[in-house]
Amino acid sequence: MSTTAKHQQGTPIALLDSLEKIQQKFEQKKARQAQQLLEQGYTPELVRELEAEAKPRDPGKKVSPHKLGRGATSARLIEQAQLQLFEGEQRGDFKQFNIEPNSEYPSLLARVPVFAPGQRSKMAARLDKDLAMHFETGWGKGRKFGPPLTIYDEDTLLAILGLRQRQLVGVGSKMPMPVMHPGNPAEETNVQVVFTTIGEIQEFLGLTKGGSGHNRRLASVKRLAGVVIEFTRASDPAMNSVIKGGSFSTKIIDLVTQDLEKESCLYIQLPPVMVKWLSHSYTYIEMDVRRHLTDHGKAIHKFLASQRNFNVTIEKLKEITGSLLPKREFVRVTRQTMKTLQSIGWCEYSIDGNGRSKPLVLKGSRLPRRGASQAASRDLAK
DNA sequence: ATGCACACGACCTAGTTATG
DNA sequence: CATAACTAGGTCGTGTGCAT
Repeated sequence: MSTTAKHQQGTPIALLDSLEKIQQKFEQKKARQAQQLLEQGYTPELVRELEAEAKPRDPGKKVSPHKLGRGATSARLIEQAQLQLFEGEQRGDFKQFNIEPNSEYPSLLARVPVFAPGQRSKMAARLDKDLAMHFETGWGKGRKFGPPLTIYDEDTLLAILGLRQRQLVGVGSKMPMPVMHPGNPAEETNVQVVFTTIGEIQEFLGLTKGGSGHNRRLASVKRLAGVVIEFTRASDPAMNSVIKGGSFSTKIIDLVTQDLEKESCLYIQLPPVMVKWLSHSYTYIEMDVRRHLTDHGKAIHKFLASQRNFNVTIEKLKEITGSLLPKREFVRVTRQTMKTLQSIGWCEYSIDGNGRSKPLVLKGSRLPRRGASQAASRDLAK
């Protein structure tokens, strides 16, 4: 983006062409998004509101010359990476256009315990003989390879998703991080890219940039990049065209950045399957709501957010969230979470049953978003 | 040389989870 | 159920590359 502005005076027509393309894709994507939201039960009014909120990030901020301090390192690296993209585009490796992230999160990931609440060290107990974590819920079945992931890592992912900037379209092998089209290697594919810094991720999550949080967050990004998810079953219409022989696997993010210790700039690429999910099969996770919750709360909220009305046994909810708590404790945190969610106007609910003859069942429905955001901002204000 | 703006380690606290 | 053990996340001070 910044590169666009910078190169506009005195530069190739091709660039101006691509700007036009960017604009067109913008509008298409917007329309599609609006449609999705309507289908998910948002009112037209709220859809407009969400659109208004989804402003592109301020492009000039990072690289305006007079603001360069020590952060110049990051800013410069980001600029370089962006320049590379333009060169790639000029060479015809791929086409690119800007995107407006809007808190989308893959629905399938919200319904499967890939990110679990609790301590990472306790999660090794779940590994099978291939050192993979098996999962199975009503929505999907498969395994996760790589380091255990917690809700903390999910926050990292949400921030990365919220900060993504561009979509690249082209042959997989020519992308900054070469990928394979999940169905047909010869076909054009889509990836999305993010240039960011650890500080920016922290800021997105409402945290300060200082402290040991910095190192932990970087470690978290690395973990995300080290994970591969394999699905052997997935009830997800968006994946029908991709799944061959019933199974597929994907990384969550690719880390293009080489020298993480020396350079604080992260250059991240989202693989084709993620892009597919994010544009065709996503759940809207409001960070304002999420910020009020504990880790278990976040896990529960993410699942409930993927459904308009919910009706699920506490037992199933525990499986879906991947909680390691004893059932008794899980019930307690669920009650606590639901109380919070209701108090900020996100949903109404009831928990029926006695846990013995009749299982505990959580029922309820999301409330219109307006209430939630108002309550949330009210809470934040005080 | 100086100050800016960020990077990052040391240390502290509050809140969460594990344990006896 | 009480309490120990952890963890997230904060503050503060120092380090450092860059623009001025």
